[in-house]
Amino acid sequence: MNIFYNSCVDCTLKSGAVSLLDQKELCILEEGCSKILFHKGELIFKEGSPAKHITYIRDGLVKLVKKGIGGKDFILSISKGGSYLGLQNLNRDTRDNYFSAIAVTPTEVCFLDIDCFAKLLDQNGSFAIKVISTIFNDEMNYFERLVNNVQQQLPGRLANTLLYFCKEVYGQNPFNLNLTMVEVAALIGTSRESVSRIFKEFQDEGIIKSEKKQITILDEAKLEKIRHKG
Amino acid sequence: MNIFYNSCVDCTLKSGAVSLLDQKELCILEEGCSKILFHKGELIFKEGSPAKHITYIRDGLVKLVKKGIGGKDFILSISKGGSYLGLQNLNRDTRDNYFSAIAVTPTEVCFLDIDCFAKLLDQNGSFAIKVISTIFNDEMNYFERLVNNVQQQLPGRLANTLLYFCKEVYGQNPFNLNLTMVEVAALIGTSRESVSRIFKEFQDEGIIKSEKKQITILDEAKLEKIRHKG
DNA sequence: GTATAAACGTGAGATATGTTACATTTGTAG
DNA sequence: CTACAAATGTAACATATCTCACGTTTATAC
Repeated sequence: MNIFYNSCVDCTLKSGAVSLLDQKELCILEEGCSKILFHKGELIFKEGSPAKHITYIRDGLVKLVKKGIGGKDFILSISKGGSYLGLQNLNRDTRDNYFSAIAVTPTEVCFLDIDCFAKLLDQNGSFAIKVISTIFNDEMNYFERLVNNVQQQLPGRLANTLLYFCKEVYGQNPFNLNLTMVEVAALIGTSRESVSRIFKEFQDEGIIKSEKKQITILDEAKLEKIRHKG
Repeated sequence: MNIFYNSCVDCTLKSGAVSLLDQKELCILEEGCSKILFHKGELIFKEGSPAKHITYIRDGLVKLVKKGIGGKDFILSISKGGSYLGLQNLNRDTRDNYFSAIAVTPTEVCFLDIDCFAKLLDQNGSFAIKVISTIFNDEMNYFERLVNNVQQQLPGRLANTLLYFCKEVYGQNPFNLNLTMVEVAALIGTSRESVSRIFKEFQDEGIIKSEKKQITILDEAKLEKIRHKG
């Protein structure tokens, strides 16, 4: 884990919201900002621990994990560069992390002091609106997943997930899933064995090709069809 | 459906966020505010239609419904007085309602013009922070539901739902569910028949009593136990 | 009150998924 | 390279839930 002391003013990877801030406001942000590098598998923050920061993912993939019944993990989402984590903690009543964040690939994040961040929201309404917008982009994903996980069967959920990773996360066709079968299972709420079975089905039917962790979607139309009820 | 022209300044049912506004700001709000009464079953706004308002529930119960695959309804949540609906639409990219809102009981709402609302967020950062807080209270409910719906079996999900209504929604023990079996099914993602069966089981085991729509939780401990994996 | 539709209860059979168990492959540290 | 741990593939069986089917009850409209 490497720590850099950096300057928000000169930062070249500003989020859409932060780019609305002026020089003086960036200095406020900078006061409570530290940039840190995490290796694959490292814990960025842990569910239940007190939250003092908003976490901005500069680059990399992060899984957000919440413990369910019997301590069984559920992956709320896979977040990529440009996302804010822990905005929930702006709510003064709940200052504990609601989920854990774990690096799935090497990941660079900024920890932004929560009080500095709140100060900026208070001062700059346009900034606040932009932040609210990004919150809702995420929220809609949760809605989708809620509905899909409940209404779809496993093949549909897996098809969904594969298309999501291909289109939204990586934006390229042969792509590296970066997740183990156990993680995929925790993502769509099933068992490792079932994921394995359906993966095999998809391969047998020539819908996908999968060697090592490299996945190629061969028949996107068919995958879309399964997703819409197959 | 009755329309009243009212004054936000004199309103006696202000939300926590709105009570942070001063006289002048309330006048801005009032400009784009109309109070409307809906009967049970009436549609407040419809999924997919253009959104021009933030909806504030003054009083009553509202179900938020989203169409899933095959047009099958899923109830995202049951919202009660004091909630804002459609804050998603503050995001300028998505100005269509993401779900339908339907009155479950007689309901009184205020429609707040979205541009007026945005103007207030822009002007008053404390207001913005308060609004963000309420957003996340909701969001955490969605997280819970996402995890529970995926990891729990039907008895657990139903137990959850009953306890939620008893504690969070009505805050009293013999309570009126106000939902049909079909609606409960859409809420926990199953079929009407399955809900019916589990209801019966709960009654046979003396956990709940149910006459007409009136429900009494007789053995809360047992219900809690089922919820935590029964 | 009567008619009609909506909501509900319940059984039998079909099926998707969970569970258990074990063999095999892959990754990793030394 | 070796040894050990982690991840994976796969089969057989158990089970929760869905689906279909039909009869009954309850609400609603006229």
